[in-house]
Amino acid sequence: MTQDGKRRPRAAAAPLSSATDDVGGSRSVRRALEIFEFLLQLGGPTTIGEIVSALQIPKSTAYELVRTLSDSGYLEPSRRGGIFLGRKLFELGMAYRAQVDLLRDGSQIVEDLRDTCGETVQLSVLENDMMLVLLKEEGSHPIRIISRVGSRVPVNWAASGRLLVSDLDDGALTSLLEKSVRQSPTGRALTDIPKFIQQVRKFRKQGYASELNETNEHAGCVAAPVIDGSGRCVAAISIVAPEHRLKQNREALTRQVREAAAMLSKRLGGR
Amino acid sequence: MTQDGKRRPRAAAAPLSSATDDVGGSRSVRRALEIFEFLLQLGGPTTIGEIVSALQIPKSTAYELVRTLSDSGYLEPSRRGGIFLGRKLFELGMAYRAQVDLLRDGSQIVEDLRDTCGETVQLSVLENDMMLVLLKEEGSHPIRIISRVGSRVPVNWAASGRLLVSDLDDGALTSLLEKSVRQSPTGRALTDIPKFIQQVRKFRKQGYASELNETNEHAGCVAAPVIDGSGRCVAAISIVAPEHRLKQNREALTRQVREAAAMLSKRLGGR
DNA sequence: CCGGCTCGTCCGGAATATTGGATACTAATC
DNA sequence: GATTAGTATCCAATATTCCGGACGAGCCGG
Repeated sequence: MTQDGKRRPRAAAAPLSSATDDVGGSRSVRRALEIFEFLLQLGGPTTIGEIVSALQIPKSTAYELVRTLSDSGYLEPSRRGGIFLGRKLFELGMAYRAQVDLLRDGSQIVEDLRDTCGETVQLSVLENDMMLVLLKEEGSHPIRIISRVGSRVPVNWAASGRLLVSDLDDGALTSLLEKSVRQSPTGRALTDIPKFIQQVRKFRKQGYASELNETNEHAGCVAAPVIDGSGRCVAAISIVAPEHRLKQNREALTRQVREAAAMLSKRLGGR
Repeated sequence: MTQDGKRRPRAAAAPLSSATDDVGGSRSVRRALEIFEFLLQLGGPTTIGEIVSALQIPKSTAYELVRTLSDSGYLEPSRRGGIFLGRKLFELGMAYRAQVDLLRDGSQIVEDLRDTCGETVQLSVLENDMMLVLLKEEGSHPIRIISRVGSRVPVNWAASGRLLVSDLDDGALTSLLEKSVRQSPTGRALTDIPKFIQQVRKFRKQGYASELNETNEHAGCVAAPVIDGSGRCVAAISIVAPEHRLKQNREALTRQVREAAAMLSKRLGGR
C-alpha cells in the first residue's frame, strides 16, 4: 500500500549545484530567514546594500522584504545607519526560553516541593480553554485524582485553574468560561460565572488559591501562580492533599507552594 | 523634494476593514510573522490546525509555511505534539539584546574605566573587515590618535583589532586580512599575515592584547575582549596612553581593562 | 557643475507561490 | 472493526510576488 520509500517525488532531476538546502515553500520567507541569519552571524548592524550583495537578493525585493520585517518590529534601524534585528525577536526569544525552562526547571522544582511537603504536586498550564497538567509528582500517599499528566480538566475544577485564567479581562474570561465550565464529579465546583470571576480576582490578588472537595471527595489543593517576565501567569503549581492533612497544615503548605512558584517565576525572568 | 504625504500610491481605495496593518510586501512573510505572534501571544505550543483557524490561512499554505520555518529552527515540535517557537528565535533574541546592551552598558563601563585610569578609553567592534570605534571617552591627557568615534581602522593597527578577529579560523582570518591589512602611519604595525595570525592566537589565549608605537609615535594601548553569551568576541575595550605612562603602569592598566571587559561580558550573558 | 557612486522607489512582464479540494494516514472512540 | 476527527501530502489553475531595469535623490571628490 504505497509503501514506496520515495517521499517527495518532486525534483526528480536536481539541476545540480545549489545543494545548500533543498527548496521548500515560499521563497520570500526563506529569504527573510536568511536575512535574520546574516544579521546573527554578523553580530551587528548592516545595510540593505550589503544584504543584497551577500544574499544575492534583487534590490527591489530586498527593500520590500526589509520594509515588511521592519514594519512589524523584526528589524529595526540602528543608531548609526543600517539595520539590525528588532525587539520583536527578543520577545520571541524570551518566550521560547520561558517555555523550555518551564519544563526543565519546573520538573526539578516540582520534585523538590514534593520531597518537602510529601504530598502530590502538579504543574499546570492553560491550553485553549482547559487546564493541562504538564508535570506531576506523586506524594507518599498517592490520592486518586482525576488529573493524570497530559489530562485536560475544566478550569473551574481546580485551584490552579483559577490562577491560570486570571490574566484575562472579564469579557475574555466570561466567554472562555461559557465554553469550558463543567459540573465537577462532586458537584461542588463553582459553575456560576460571575461568582467564579470574583473568586479568580481574589485569588490572583492574594497570590495563591485553594479548593476543597470541589473535584475530589475528601481532598483539596492549594496553588500558586508562576509569573513570567511579562507579568503573565504562564503556569501554576499546586499541592493536592487529603482533606485532613490539608486542614492540618494549611499554612505550611500554602507557604511552600508559594515559595516554589516564586522560585520558578524567577527562573523564567519573572522578577 | 517629493514631499507629498502619500507614501504608497497603491491601494488608493482600501477595501475597508483589515485596517490592522497596511499591506506591504510578501504575503507569506507577513503570515510567517503572524504565526510567530500567535505563538507569542499564546505562550505555549499549538497545532497547525489551530493556526489555520485562528489566522485564516489555507491548510496547505500553513503546512508549507510551518515546514519552511521548522526546517530552519524557527519553529520546533513540542514534546507533547504541537509546535512552538524554535531555538533559532532564542539565538536571534539574544543577539538583539547583546547589541542593545553593548551600547547601553558599554558607555557606562567605558566612562567608569576612563575615570579609574585617567586615560583615553575606547570600545570597538568588528564591522566587515575593519575595526569600528563605537564609543570613546577622552582621558585627562588626550592623545592625538587616528581613531575618532565612528572611524574605521584596519584591524592590524590596533590591539583591539587583534582580539576582534580572534574568533575566525585561519582561513577566514587570512582572507579578511588580505583585504584589510594596511601599512600603519608609523609603519610599525605588523603586515605579515602569518605572524599577525600567530599574535592573534596568543592574545586571545592570554585574554588581553597590547601594542606600542604601531599606529602612533610615542603611544600604545592595552585591550581586552568582550565575550557574549555564545563565546564570541563581539567587542573590545582598549586603553590608549602615551608611551611613558603605558610602560610605567602596564600591570595596573592591563588589570583594569580586563576587569572592565569582563564586567561588560557578564552583562551580555557571557559568563 | 559635472561625473560617479550608493541609496531608495517604481513599474509591467514573467516566474512562482498560493489555493481548495482530493486523498491518505494516524489515533482515538464506539 | 468501524467511525470520526484531526493530521499531513499532493496536484493543477491562478493570483500574487518577484525581477530587472529605469529613474530620482543625495553625496562626494574633482
